[in-house]
Amino acid sequence: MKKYIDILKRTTMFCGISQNDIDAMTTCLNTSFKDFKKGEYIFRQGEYIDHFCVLISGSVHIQSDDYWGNRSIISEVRVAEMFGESYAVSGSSAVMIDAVATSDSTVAFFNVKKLMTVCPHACGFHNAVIQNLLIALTHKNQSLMQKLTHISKRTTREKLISYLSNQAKLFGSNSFSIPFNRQQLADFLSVDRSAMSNELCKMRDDGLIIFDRNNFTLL
Amino acid sequence: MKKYIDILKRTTMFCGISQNDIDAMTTCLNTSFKDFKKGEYIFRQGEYIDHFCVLISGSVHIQSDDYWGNRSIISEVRVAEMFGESYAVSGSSAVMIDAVATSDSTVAFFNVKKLMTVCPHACGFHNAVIQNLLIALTHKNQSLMQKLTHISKRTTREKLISYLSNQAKLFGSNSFSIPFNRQQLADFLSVDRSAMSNELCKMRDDGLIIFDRNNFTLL
DNA sequence: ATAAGTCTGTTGTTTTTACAACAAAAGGGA
DNA sequence: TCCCTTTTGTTGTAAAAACAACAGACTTAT
Repeated sequence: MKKYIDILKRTTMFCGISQNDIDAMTTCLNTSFKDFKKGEYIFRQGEYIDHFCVLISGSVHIQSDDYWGNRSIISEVRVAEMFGESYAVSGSSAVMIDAVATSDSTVAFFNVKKLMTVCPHACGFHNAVIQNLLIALTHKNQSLMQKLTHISKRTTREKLISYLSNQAKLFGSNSFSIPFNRQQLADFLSVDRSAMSNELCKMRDDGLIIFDRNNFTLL
Repeated sequence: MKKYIDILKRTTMFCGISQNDIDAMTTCLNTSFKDFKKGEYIFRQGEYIDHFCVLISGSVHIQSDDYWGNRSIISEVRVAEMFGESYAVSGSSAVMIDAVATSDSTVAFFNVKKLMTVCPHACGFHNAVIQNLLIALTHKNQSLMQKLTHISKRTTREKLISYLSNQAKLFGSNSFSIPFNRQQLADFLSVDRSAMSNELCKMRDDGLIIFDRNNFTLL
């Protein structure tokens, strides 16, 4: 538990909460920690969950495979970020996406009902955490909308420009690395990998970008 | 004010709040109401807002026009639904979408700072509303993800099937009407209108659906 | 070090979409 | 009612993407 505190302190949901209160919270919310090997699922489409998750280490993809096996990567979860909360809070609806570890990972699980109901120990920080959760959710909403603006673009080149320039902005530099390989980037932008690879090279030939593996520079 | 109470009672954010408390809330949160003509903007990309909005009557589209004038309709707001809250809560970031009235509408504005800070009158319902807001946001998140699954589909036909079958599910019947005309549906699904219109007719010829204007039936 | 597996780039073909232009149908005032 | 505007359907062409197949580079494990 102790070794996870440093990560939890960095999360939006525990922003402004003292280390002691975070400690109290983890017992109050029945917090558990679990390790996942690369490729293992944290939860799957169709399941019902009543805990929300925070990524302690590793990396996780939120994705969805359709009937024909086409994969769509909805978002990439980074360390200290939360996931699964939408389904945990409204616990009555089945999860419609998969959460899969893309590298060996550790995940913290928090009981959302215990958070939302009045604490018998009258923990004063419940409300603070709920407010933080609210803020975290608005950020999530914004990044979902951001993603929508990327894949709403009509051509692969426009999608790439939209995504890459957004990454540059987030990274604060025109040189940055992305958390996807080519197949994953294609699944994220909802395009064909080889066509996208082809388009990336054309953009390089046109003098728009340079890249090497996951490292990109916008020119 | 009185005439709006019936709508406010139906919103997720005031779910379980008594009418008297809603009354108190509207004064406590500096609530204002404003009318918009069809085509008028409630807010625009680039603005900063510190109030979140609830649609009292009419209809509103959340949309984004890019540099080249391509319109993307992100979502359709219905009466009693909330919008703009993501930007109001994290008030420091500029709005990156437009909210436009698609018919004559009335909108309620709530001051989000007053909601989030401790009320000098110690309104007991602040926390209840914040919890409701949390739930509303998770629903919103889910519908954004739902929309992502639609437009992640590769072909226009798949996008239409994904959207229409979801509408049928929401409506609880294989006959339903949609809140978009053809151009709006195309902007929502990020495809070309004429190509989509063409595909709809092919689907009808293939015996998948029948339709008349906005009324659809899945076969 | 080597072999097996993965990732990336490349090419040609087929399918699909975007675009443009127009006709028909529906709706809204004067 | 008639005219004007908006909406929807239709068609042909050009552009783009999906798909399939493969070669070379890079990783990883033994």
